[in-house]
Amino acid sequence: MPQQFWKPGADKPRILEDEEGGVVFFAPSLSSASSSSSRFGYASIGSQRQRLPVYKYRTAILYLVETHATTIIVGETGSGKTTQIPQYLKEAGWADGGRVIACTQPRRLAVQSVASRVAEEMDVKLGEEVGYTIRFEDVTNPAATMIKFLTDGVLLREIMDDPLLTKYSVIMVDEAHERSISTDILLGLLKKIQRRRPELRLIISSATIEAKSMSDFFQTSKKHRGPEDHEFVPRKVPAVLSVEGRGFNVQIHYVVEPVSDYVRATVSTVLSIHDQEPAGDILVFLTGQDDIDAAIQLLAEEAHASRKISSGLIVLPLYSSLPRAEQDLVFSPTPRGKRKVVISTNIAETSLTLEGVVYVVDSGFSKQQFYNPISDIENLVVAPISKASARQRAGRAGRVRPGKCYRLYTEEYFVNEMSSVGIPEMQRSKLVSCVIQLKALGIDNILGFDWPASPPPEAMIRALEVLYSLGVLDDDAKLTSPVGFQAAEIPLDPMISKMILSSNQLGCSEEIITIAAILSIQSIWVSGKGVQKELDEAKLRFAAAEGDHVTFLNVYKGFLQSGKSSQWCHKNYMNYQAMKKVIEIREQLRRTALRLGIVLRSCEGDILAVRKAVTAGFFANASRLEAFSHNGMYKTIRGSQEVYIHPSSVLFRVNPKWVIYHSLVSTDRQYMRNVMTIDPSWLTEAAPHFFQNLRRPDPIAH
DNA sequence: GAGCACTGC
Repeated sequence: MPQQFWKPGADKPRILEDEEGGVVFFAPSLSSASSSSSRFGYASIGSQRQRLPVYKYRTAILYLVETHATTIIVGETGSGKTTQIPQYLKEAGWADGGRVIACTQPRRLAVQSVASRVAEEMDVKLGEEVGYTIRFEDVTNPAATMIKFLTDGVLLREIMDDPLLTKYSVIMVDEAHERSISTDILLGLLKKIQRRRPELRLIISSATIEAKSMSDFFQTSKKHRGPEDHEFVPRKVPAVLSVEGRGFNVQIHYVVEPVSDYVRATVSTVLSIHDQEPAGDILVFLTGQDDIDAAIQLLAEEAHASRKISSGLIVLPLYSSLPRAEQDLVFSPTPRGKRKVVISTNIAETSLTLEGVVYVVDSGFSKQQFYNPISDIENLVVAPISKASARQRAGRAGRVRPGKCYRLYTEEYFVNEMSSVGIPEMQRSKLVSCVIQLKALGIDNILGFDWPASPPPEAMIRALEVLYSLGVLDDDAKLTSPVGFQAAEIPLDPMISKMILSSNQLGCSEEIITIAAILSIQSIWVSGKGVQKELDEAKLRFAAAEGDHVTFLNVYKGFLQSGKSSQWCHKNYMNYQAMKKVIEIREQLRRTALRLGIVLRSCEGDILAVRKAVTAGFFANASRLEAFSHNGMYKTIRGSQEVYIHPSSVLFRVNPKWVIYHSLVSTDRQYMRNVMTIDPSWLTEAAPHFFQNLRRPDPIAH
């Protein structure tokens, strides 16, 4: 039976139906919220909790959650919704009887910090009543945990073991407006689960007002509206509640004329803020390392010419591949009389929060990934941001006091041309991992799945083809046994999973999980700008004639022999943080492999076995050097695309006749990253059907 | 002889 926290007759909240009839709005009543608080256990803790904007909606939220299957909460940052709503639910009894309240986040750091904050507010030990689960860490106690924070990816994995998520009474999906692939899959699955579990309550929390489309998605068909008035059946029409934030006012400034060079415009805006505005740090949003370095260079030139600038400005770059020590500089307090200027990528939009920022300069652009399912190529391109991103960026100026945001685009452009929300990641990505996950969850009709945003059918079909060629799906597009089910268990790209599974028979699983771990992070080397020659020399110390994959094995061996030393990494131009991540992922893969019955075995230097295992996963990425090519041009076997070995590969300029690659990066040319030599006979050995079906006659003649 | 927005399992 649902909780009875609200007594009819006492402070009944007011409900406003909107014109379209579907959406319910709430007008908060301050007196009802404060008078009811003493009924619950934790009210004494805090005036601090009661000062949060979300507090006056406490009664309203609990009422809506009780009476509606889905409640959509639109709240700006600082409203307190993430930390408070799970506590309200617990206080109202939603965690009674061994049930659990879940709250998902897109990022691990957010999960950890929100969980420890809530544990502190409730005065309990983290990992008991309040716990969290992220990829490498499970800080929960199944016998005691009532409120559990987790990444949406982890909750997706939990659905594999418990398809109806039976232990949860309420699931709150936070930051749903970000529309990451895992959030979207999760929303689609939760809608299905809800049909089987009418008592399950969902809270979808989003920062943007695009609640209508989310509401439409969760609205089940109208013909079921009959029993809604019944006391204990939740309404199927989602409720929508809007909670204001607690940020300070941010004044928006637009340029009068469109700018042609946003790096130069950035620099002159920073200089005029420094010249005319009172103290306060500046946060600049540019697109990537190149832009950021260029802007810093220009500012350094200006500083050279002006004493005021050189003595007053501290200019710092910020992007994810920046070494940790340099990243940490942006968090150091600004000395008196100085002004900090942080020039950042999108990392400062959501992932990192800088205190003390009063001015934001927004270029209006960011780098975004796009996927073309026809050519099967992923592209990273500079693209205009959405209004939602622009608002998020501006909000970064109003955390400590009223601020200003300088947009390097016109108001006319913002109002009339900028799209309101970005394209969901689902619609601009490869879907191979997504499709295998849905298959593992028993979703047979992938093309008919009810998504919050449908991906292009071509991308789905492409993913199905890849999975079929890997032997993960059979002719009926069902997971094969055991390979398909095992591959779905491994939390990596299915091509890597297949490589790991094949290493079992080939007796080289120890080596292959090392390669898998290294391939699944961005790069193990330090960023090469300025130290290119030294980096190339360092690479040569580990280089293997067979290519990058075998080189990785040499690197990993060296790292272990050094005792996992950070100095050793530094000396060899290797990224220590990246190597620590490799160790972590490798350990997870080792445990997963053992669970799947893979025997962990080293091939003791039999590199042939390693290369065959890599080929078993990546045969579809084979390419051949064009005869008479003098510039290293290759053609892919599958699509006859013109490709080149990336200059970062140890095989650059070596140009062996047959190679397979891990991925393509596309700039002015298509470059193959992480390349390994093969014998073409291994291709037909690994995937006979795949190569027979190619249209090109006799593609792999010697 | 070139480039890596950001997450996540």
